[in-house]
Amino acid sequence: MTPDLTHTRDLVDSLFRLSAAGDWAEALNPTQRMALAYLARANRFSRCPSHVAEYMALTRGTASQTLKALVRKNLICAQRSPVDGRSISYKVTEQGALMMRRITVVEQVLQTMDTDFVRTFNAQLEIVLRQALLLYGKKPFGPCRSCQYHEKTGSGAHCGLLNEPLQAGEDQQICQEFAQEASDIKVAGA
Amino acid sequence: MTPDLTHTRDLVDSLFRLSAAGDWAEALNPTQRMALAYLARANRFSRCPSHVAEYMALTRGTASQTLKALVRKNLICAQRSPVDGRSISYKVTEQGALMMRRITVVEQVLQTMDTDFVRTFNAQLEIVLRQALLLYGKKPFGPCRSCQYHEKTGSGAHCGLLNEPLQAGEDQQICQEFAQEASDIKVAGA
DNA sequence: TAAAGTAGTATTTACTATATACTATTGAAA
DNA sequence: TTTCAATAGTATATAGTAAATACTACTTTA
Repeated sequence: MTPDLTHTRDLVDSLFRLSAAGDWAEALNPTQRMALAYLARANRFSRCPSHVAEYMALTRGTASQTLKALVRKNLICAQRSPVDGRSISYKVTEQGALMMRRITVVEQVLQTMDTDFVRTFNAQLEIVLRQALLLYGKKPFGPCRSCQYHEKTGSGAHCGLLNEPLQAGEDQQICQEFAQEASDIKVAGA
Repeated sequence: MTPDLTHTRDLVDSLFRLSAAGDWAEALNPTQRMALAYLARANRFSRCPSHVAEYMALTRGTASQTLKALVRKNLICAQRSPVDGRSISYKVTEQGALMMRRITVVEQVLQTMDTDFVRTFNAQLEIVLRQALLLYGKKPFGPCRSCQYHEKTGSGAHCGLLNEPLQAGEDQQICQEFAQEASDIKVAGA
């Protein structure tokens, strides 16, 4: 019997909706929460409205409005770029960081489950998402550490693309410039 | 290394958002699409606003508004219940059924993937969702066929809960009364 | 230095989403 | 059998997402 693809799609939707319904309990809605979570995990090269838009598959306009809502709630603050006069970068405030500590529905559910199960589930989601991004010509965002431009130096690390030294801990953050060599990508179903 | 639960949550979100972004291409938004998809797959006992609300983790008010939007677009039509004067049931029109034929992002991605992979992915999603519903005290919706009240008769099938004979094909539809005996439920990670 | 491109935003329109308050109907208990 | 609580659906107010469009300001490149 071939699996029912529509049913799988329904499951993804349901899981997200349940998660979204749980988010409303906080002072954030699901979109705001995800934008804030992204900013909290993105590195200093990846916190502009256009990066949020691309990560969340939104238009720049919508991302801009959502970020303004977060600013009004004092969860993030804007910083103009000293290099590029057009660019704005958002930084998570202490209040915002505090809000991100709260455990959400999906995390709560996964906590009750077997570690091996979660690991497998995670790997599967990653494969499906990567395939989806590929199919739709979207840019994958990933951790600095596993990027092809990440270079280990004597004292720390270095970004070979932006030609910038990396500060401690930055290698774990999400980078909008993330790139992987084709040979490093695991094939689905293998 | 224990898995990063937040990352798993991000993956679920990302997958949904990508899927949602694809939906906008149609004349529907993601919420409308999911409501329509539900109605297209629900049996005749399960097509009221309150069922849509419960399935989608919405308030009744929101579900009501979304259904009205679908009626305006001629994708569903309302039918008052002859039994209960308060109740309204929505039926998918031909135009609505036609729209549901269109393949969506997640389905398109899964089509490119290994059958075994999809089957496993599906099973894992089901386990996580069931656990989530359990944890939040929400009702699981499921196919009539695998419900504990489903009874095979000589000629066809029968619902032991509503005490109604089932028509051909109805056993594959989603029922809001769906219930499973505790012993039938697979335990996560087992 | 002019033209093309990029980054961000304001605005309009449509609609989701909650909360609250309401109507109509049903069911159960006094 | 009446009353009263519960249920089903909806209207409304408020906040904010989302796309589309059109715009400003700045940057790159030709």
